[in-house]
Amino acid sequence: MAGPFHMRVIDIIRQIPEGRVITYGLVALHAGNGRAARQVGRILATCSGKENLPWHRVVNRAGRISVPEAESYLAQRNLLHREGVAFDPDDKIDLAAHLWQPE
DNA sequence: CTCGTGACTCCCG
DNA sequence: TCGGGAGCCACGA
Repeated sequence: MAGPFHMRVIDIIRQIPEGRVITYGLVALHAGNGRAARQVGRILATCSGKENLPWHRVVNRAGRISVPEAESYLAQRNLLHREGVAFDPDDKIDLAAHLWQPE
């Protein structure tokens, strides 16, 4: 059910603190393959419901939500907003203020 | 083994 | 600032 990359991605996402976010590319980088950003999204698309994962704390490099499905998109924005993550008028997050990275 | 599939990024114009 | 095109690659079928 899960390769090593897959496990590390899950592991990293699980550590994202409340009110903070990380990008797909950085998750991929810390998981061992900086060029596998797309796979991170693909993994979440498959496993977001499981594991109690804070999947909503993962956004794209532009500081925007990448979820295609409208319902999930709004859910993600709500969850983040509830945690204190601010969105500008264009639904963009200030990464400089909220970005988190593993130690 | 090969192939299709992207919740991505980077690079240009 | 924005959109299209190309590169990338883990994973499942």
